[in-house]
Amino acid sequence: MKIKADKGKYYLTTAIAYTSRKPHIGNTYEIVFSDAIARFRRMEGYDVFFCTGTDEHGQKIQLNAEEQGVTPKEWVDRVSGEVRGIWDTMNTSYDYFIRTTDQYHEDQLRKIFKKFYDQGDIYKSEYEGWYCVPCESFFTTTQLVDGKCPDCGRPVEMTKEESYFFKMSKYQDWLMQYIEDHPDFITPEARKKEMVNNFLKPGLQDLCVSRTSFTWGIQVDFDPKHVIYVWLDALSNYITALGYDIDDPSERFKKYWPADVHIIGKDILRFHTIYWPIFLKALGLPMPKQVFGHPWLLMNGSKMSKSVGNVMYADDLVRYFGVDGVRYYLLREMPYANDGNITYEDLISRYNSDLANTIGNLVNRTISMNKKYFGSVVQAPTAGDPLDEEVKAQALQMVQTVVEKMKEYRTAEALEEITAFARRLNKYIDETTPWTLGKNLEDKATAERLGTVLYTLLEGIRYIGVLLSPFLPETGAKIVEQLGISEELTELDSLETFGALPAGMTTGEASPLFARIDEKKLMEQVEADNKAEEEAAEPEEEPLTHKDEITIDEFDKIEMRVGEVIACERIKKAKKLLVSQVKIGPEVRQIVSGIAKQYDPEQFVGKKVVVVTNLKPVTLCGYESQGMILCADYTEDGEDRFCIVSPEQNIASGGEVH
RNA sequence: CGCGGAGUGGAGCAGUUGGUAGCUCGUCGGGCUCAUAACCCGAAGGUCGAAGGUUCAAGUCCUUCCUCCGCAACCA
Repeated sequence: MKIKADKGKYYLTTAIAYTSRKPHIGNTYEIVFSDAIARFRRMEGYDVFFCTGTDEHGQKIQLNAEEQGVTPKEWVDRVSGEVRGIWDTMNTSYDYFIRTTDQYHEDQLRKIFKKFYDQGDIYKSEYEGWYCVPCESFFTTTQLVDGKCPDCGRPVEMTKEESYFFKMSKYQDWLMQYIEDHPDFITPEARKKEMVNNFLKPGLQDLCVSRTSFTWGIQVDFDPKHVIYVWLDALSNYITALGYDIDDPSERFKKYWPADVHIIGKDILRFHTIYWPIFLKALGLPMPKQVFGHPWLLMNGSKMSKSVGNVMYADDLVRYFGVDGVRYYLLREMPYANDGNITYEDLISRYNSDLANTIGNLVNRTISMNKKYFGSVVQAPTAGDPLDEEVKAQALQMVQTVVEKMKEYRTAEALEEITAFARRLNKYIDETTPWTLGKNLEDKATAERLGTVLYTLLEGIRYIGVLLSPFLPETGAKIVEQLGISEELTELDSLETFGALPAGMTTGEASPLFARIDEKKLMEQVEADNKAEEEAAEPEEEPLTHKDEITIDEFDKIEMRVGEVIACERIKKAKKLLVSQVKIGPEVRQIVSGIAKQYDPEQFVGKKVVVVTNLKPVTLCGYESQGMILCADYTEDGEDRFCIVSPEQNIASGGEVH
């Protein structure tokens, strides 16, 4: 049946979703995008294995669970279920859904960790473990600069925690070479440069791959105080999902590994293109063929976040636009490399113009005409009209182009190709004016011509239906149903020749594929729903997190005084830093502050500020900072902002604050 | 001077190796009636971020500058 079958295996994965909260539409983009690719590859005849899942360990999850008064396991069961629910709502065809709390995964991880340890890639660092608290990073003595953190220049502590480290540096040269030898390994190109220039060239630091500060993770069996670092845990899902086992890998693993593509967000490219290849190398496994870092979906130009209140969820959108409406938007509107922007306006506009007007209406009017003029019986076409030949050629060209575009995961351009062809068919209808032909059906030649026109349209629609189905499975199925065609006519192979649609068959009932959306009405609906939701959520203001309690004596150790900024300038090398001269009574101190984003040096001069005056001086970007200016954080228009803290009255500098 | 990307008609985007600036949406005018107030045709609208330069010819190459964005750094 499938001439093009036997193309070999194709393993693709999404990143596994972190179960700290319900995924929004931006997170959902990835699974829909991957699904379109998976379905397309299957249609092309690949033996596809499509894997997704949830990442369920880590401190954040432990904390979330504690706040909600449930066990971590209860928490992740709930969120993982939600994730899977959304994936299913979006009609995604994953073959396997892995959870990092799966017993199999955990068992394998312990074996992997042990193997790394045994072969010397992981070492335990007990004595030379310098920890920089703010950077949350460990360093060896040789890495320190003047005994301070090489990253920030601050003092480091000799940590009492012992930790396991992975010798990243050992594989650095190999990885550089590998990336150079495999130019397609990291896509898009711009992302590759970021990785190489920012991480590889400066040199890799050994990575701390265990934690003792929390317990919700995979325990290291030979050292139970330790829990395996979440990224080592999470990344390994790509092999454990296939049944990887160091001693005895499954048949499935042998068949599908290495992955053909890991589809991930650009924000986690670093883990997938640096750490993951190195872990694999250490395991002696082949590299994934490609890591594709997709851009982000922004909402009204900024990153979606709950506190900003610009979050869209897939299930809400599906209520308004249907599954395929949402899928279409995601696949059609996201640019290839830049971030995309999602708005209701665009969503409605795309839906109405492309889906309802162009494609939906085309199918509807064609099926209707075939019923009206020929009682739904498909007529045998006659050859020879150049107009028909043109349409035919364009149909065949479309198939080629769509296949080409999908090789590079360019779903937007593939879909554009399909809608362009639908527009061509709409034009064809105007060019051939079937309603005029229909008035003169007693004439044999006219009837034949009309039969041919409708045949060309129906066959063209079949092309659209088949090609559309990986992107919009429901719509593809509806088109197939309305055409009334058999299974084999839905195969990609059946698009090799224009004219596979058998004459004499009967088309189905016409029914609108997409109901047009009234923008005004929908927006009112959205607003009403949002309001209702806000009201319901109102009492649930995010609880504050508090630091550990301290005594008055401890607080008293901090000396704070009122100061006046008498001079201030930017630090060229740093984007956020201002260096100020602050008069505190008789003293003048130099203080560096990360406030350049919101305060200009000129306007900062003259301000009364509160300064922590007994903080140990440090050097930032070459400037010594002899204190800290107090600031208060807040959020406005979705932006995180802050302002300096000032005394309520314009008092002289030097006064102590307590 | 850390690395990289982007600035094209109202909006969103294409523009390979330099040779008359295109597409979708929107707007305006017209046509048609099979169809979901849909569909088809036409028009208006851009000195292609700015300034120089190379060239017979530059959105497309070079230089400088401006603005946005991502990564890194950084917030005492």
